[in-house]
Amino acid sequence: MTKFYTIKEIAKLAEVSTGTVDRVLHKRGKVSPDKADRVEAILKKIDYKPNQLARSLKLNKRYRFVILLPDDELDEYWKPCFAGVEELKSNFEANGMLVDVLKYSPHSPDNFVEMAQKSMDLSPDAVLLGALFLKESREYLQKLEGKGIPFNLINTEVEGVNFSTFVGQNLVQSGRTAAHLFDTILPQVKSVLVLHMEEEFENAIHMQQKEIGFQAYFSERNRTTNIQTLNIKTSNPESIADQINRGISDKVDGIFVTTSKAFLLGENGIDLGVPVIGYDLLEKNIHYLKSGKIKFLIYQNPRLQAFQGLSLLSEQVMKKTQNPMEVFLPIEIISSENVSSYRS
Amino acid sequence: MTKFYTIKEIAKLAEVSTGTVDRVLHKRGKVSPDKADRVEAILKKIDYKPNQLARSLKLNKRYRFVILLPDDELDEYWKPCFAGVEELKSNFEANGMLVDVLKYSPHSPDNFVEMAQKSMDLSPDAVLLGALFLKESREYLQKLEGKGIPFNLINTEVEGVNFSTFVGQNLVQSGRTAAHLFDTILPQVKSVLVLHMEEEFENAIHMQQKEIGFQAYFSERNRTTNIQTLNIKTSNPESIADQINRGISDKVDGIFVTTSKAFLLGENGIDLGVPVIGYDLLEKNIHYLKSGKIKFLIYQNPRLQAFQGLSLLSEQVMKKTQNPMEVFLPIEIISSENVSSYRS
DNA sequence: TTGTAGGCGTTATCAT
DNA sequence: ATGATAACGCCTACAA
Repeated sequence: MTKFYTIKEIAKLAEVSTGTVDRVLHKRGKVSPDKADRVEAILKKIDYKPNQLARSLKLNKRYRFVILLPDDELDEYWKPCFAGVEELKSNFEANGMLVDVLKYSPHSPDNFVEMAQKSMDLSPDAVLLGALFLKESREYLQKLEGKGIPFNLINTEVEGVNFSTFVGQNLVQSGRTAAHLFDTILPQVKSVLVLHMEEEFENAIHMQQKEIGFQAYFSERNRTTNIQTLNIKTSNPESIADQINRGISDKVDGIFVTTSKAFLLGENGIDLGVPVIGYDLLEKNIHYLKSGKIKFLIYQNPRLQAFQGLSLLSEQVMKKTQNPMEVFLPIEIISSENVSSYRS
Repeated sequence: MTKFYTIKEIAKLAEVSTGTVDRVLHKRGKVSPDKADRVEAILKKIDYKPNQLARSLKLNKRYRFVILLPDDELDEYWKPCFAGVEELKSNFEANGMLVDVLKYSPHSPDNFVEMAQKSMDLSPDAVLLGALFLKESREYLQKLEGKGIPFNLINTEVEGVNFSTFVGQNLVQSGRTAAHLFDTILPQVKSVLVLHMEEEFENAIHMQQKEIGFQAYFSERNRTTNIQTLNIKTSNPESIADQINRGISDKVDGIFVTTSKAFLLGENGIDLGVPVIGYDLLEKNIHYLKSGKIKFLIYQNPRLQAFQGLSLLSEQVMKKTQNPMEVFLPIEIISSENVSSYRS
């Protein structure tokens, strides 16, 4: 039955005024040693904890958080992120914080720069960023850093910026996970095809890291597994089927698609009759997962990324503990049977 | 640049007093129609949201949440739950709420009753319960219900109580997921062994639901899969190996352990050379997962259960929205390669 | 029906 | 160096 002491009560106990107690609490000085001691003693004894409500009410500082993410209308992948943000938003606002959500076109660096500027205009206390364009993002983040505005990155790390916190997946490890899945579902893994399928290869680093993990899994086991790698540019006028047929030299036992574009195989009628493992719970991917064309999807849980990213950010801002770190989220394995338990 | 209006400002805008605004806000009546309209109009226009800080400060109600869970020292499974609670606790306390964590022995209904009583003595505003003993839990919950104290159940549902919210897994679906995994990793599934291994069978309903899903998966596909079921009481003096050998009549292609006790197979040197699928990230399970004796574990994410359960509970209490519901968490598939990404 | 004033616990200014 | 006091925004008892 914890009793909550107030400053007034402490003042009475110590036979001083509330002002003096306050000065002791905040180490503002200007208080005689004997009174200071009296107050300190009481504080220690009762383990005083200030009433945060009254505190924030008085200070009346409204922290403003700006969320800057790619438009989910233009890239479905980001939709759950906004869900995660919304989930926290009302809670934040109930505690007197402001949350502004900004979207930029995933196809236009210019638009990103524009929205980044807009975010600066809001003079935020903290920023949550889902970066796509590395150069432009870096410039933006350095500007934030210059102003001492803390930020968190989700989904994609940006090299060359300090004091950032990252929330996302360990991509190398997710590549290993895919490799192990093939190793488990196939009687023998003689030859696998790694498919990097993307509109543009700006974000190639993602795919590379996944491939590194994938390769490492087999090489650590001294397997003679033949791993063919193929870059498919989906914006290429040559049909995807042609690109693949031209590209593969060998019969393959499985296909590892390192992007969220695994559904393109099914959509283009490409069926080598071997298991496919891909990424992300896009509608179309889920469709082919259920029909069996895709065996497993690895889920990067964008919703959780946003949720965690924002939670962490608020902690950093409130406690002024600028402790940069990396938070790696679970690598979630999705099959046709557990997919329903993952709400987007 | 959202502007935050105060009651005072609204009063000025509507040319009434703050008292009148308050009466409109809380629908206390005793306000003339024309003034009411003026105020309502403004409220709607500016989308007024009361400052929760000031509100709770004035009301000075400290909501007390009691968490009642099995002792994690005695059952490792619950450890992550406490982690989930701790994660939220400081946040809650910063907002003027109280969180009391109570533990009971998972082996003693009497101790549960005792701790349940203790929880009542704290006169909580809401309770988060991880139930084990159904009869005793039901009695406790009915007592809470009688007092109008809202509660949430995590992990285990308790039949016969109303207005509860449940956060946990869809066990039937998790059984289906296990079935599908076997179907994916085995060239053909002729015969599987379903192993219910537990100290006591008080919580048998868990295992049954998992088995139902498991069976359904195969029967829906008109498979002739032979599914043998075996109840192994680990507290039985007869060795587990003996119980199994005596129990199985057929060669099996896989073993589905419906409890968190899959590690007992490895620990007792039982290796039929077929894939094993079990539940929960206990240390020992992880050990055998990494060594390959266990192929997959299904994770019930106790940490998330507690976290979600407590979050929901606070929402219900704060908003007085008693909306009972079931929240089903993801059925997480864990392999030796993605296990490291799941922090306990 | 309407308005006023006091106070929740903390902070910070202003006299003393 | 110290203490009194006025806010922060909301609620409510009481006065008008």
